[in-house]
Amino acid sequence: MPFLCQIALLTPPYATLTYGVPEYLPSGWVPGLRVAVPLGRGAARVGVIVEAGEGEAPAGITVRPAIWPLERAPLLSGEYMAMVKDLAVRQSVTPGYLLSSVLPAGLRSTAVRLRFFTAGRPRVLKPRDLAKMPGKARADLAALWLEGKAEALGRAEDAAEAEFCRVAQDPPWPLRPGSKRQLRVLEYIWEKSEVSRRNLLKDLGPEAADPLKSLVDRGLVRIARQEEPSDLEDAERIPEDEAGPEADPCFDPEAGEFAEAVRELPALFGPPEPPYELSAPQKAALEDFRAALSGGEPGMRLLYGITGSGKTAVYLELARACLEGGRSVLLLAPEVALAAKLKRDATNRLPNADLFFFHGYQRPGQRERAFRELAERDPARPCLIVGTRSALFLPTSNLGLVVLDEEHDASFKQDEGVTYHAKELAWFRALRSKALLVLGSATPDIKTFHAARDYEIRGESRATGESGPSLRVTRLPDRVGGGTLPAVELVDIRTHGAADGILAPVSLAALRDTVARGEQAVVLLNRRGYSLNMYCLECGTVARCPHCEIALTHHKARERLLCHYCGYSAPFPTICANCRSSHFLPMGEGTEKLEESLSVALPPGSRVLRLDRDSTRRPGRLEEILESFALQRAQVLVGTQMLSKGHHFPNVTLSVVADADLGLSLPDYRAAERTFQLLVQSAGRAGRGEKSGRVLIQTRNVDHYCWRFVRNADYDGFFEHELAIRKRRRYPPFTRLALVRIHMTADWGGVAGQLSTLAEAAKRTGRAVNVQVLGPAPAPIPMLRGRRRFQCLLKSDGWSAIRGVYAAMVQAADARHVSVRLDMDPVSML
DNA sequence: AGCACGCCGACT
DNA sequence: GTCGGCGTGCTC
Repeated sequence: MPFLCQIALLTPPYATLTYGVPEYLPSGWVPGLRVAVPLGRGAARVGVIVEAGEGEAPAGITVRPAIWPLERAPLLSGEYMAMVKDLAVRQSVTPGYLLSSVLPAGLRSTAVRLRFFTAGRPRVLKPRDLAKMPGKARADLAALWLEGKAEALGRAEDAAEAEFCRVAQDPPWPLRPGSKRQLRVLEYIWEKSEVSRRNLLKDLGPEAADPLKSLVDRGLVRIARQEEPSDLEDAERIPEDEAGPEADPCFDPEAGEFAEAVRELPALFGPPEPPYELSAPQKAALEDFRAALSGGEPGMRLLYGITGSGKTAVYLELARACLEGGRSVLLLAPEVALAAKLKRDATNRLPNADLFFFHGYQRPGQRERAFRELAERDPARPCLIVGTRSALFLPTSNLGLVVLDEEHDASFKQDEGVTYHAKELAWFRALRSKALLVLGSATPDIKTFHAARDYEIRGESRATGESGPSLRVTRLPDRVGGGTLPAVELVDIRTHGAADGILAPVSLAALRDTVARGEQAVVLLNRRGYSLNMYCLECGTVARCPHCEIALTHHKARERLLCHYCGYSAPFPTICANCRSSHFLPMGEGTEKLEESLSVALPPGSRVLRLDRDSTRRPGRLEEILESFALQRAQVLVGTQMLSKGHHFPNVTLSVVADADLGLSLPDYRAAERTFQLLVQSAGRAGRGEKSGRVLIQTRNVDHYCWRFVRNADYDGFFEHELAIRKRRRYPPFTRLALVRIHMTADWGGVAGQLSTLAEAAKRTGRAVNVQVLGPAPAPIPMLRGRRRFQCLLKSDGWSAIRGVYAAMVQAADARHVSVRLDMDPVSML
């Protein structure tokens, strides 16, 4: 029998195909090796070996030999490949598709070269040329490769690809009204936050080169080299050239103040000065986890500690124990800003650890370097990896501990492309390397807590395995430093009209009082921008996104209307698409407007800062705003939910939630859970110092059960109540729930027919395998980026039945016009 | 993704 | 008559 390899292609068609080992190279290839393979008549593709050994070719297929390996030793370990295969089956995707969305771009690029060190100057060859060479010449090159006189080169980078553009100051930008092209370039970069010059030129065309150049000359755009650390890499460092007021005229008019702020930073963001002492509950938790760590069996723990109870200190001391035991640690936060904070804490407490920082917003070169370094690293040298969910796919060997901080956070779910939940993946990895998984939260996910409580109730007799992991809860009941929980009050805004502004008189009065007392307040409003809808005064039409049919939000500083879903933007003032009138009535308030109106409503001399995606787009801006507020240079901080997480401001005594109902009205069975979590987190912002705090919740839904529990920060009570509802309505954790997302090209004629075909297929298979099928129905966002969106809800006792129904739908779909995707346990139903 | 095959409009 | 438009389908 011949020696054959199953190779997963990392580019379309993402299939796993059978290849032989070329006769000029020794066989015995192993899984995890990247190779260049021929496909059709075209250029060579890159694939990863998933299976290798003696075998027969699939019937009717003439097996072609692969062309060349791209590494001397497999990049990915057997353990890693086992994880990929397993996960691919669970997510109903091919291993190639999974890998393509998980590997850094450079490792899946088709543009690879092989360099051979011959007698003269080195020869650089494309895989395709190698494949076409006469056998003799190839055999000679193979000999060179085997002697180590050859190497595979990644995609050659040119200057444009290694240069990254960022906007250097917030809008409005000082451009002449005629500078259309410059504005276009600025808007483009602003929307993307950071983009390589190559991609910019690709998307905007070569004619964007000149405007870009003048923007750079005028200092509005800054270009950094790929290898320079990005600001998130090194979040605490503030470049000197940004300290001057001219770099940022709208931020701080007084020169010199900034330098002072920089000097004060360590005290604000550093850890408590060592020697620090853990509290008794912290010590107890640590001891319990340490025992589990050295038990040599995979395990899972839930660290359930109220805000401010010192969970991070426990993670870091546990990480220390794990590293000292010779095993690596993965420390994950739901989003980059929190991960950066975790990284700072880790650097301070564990200064000697080999630390890797990894997240999805890094430049491709940096991601690739970290990936490669970890893949080639000696397993005997443990390291500490801090990052976001994508770090779970790093090829770390010898993992001893995985920590998910704020485990309830929705950002741990990836819901585009390959959908996965970091928690499940983390457990997967822990299981395979017999590691300990620690989940931490002040408001655990209902599902997590249910699993944990289930375990407590049934006792420890049950073994881990098929029926799911066992999970034990450890509680941290007290706030470190003894701050008291704030008083929570509801503000009824049912009688409050749209014209009155977003804050009720009670809330405004409370804000004024707080500021007058010299204390600080935060205001949470989960809508960014200035005005949410622009109504045409002539015909009443709302300005909408042409690709999504979503109402456009007015962003005043940018003088634009923006689609918050796809990023489409249009200049404002504009003319009505319906009646050509140019008079619009703004309706609804976002953070930008609230910031503006508060600056007027508060006592003179008070300052308001804003924290949302728009105000933090520039590098280092998030830190600047937080520092400025921590230094009490502003009295009120207005922001979206970004602001509810993890920050510590001792002087904040008032927290106002401007529209608490917003989350409750979402078409999602988890709406109440989300709202509860968000509000408890926000309440945690007030009264963390010595002064007592107050929380005002503005709502039109005064009787909602959620508030009763928020008021007393009663997680356990909320949990029982919510669980009863879930049980009655048959929602998770009492059933498995999946969402099939169906997207079709908007102008296609077969939409209706296709929908009934899909519905028929789903219902027929659903009946056979006992899966309840709801829909398909239009998605809550029925149109996005020019595609019609429908969805189908599947409920069942088991995932495999759900996969079966999904497979039937994929079969029935007309692949040319329709994409069908499976999202198991969706976090966002939009 | 590439790349070829295939079947209809404006050119030598 | 041919060149070439890009719709459709396949790649071990």
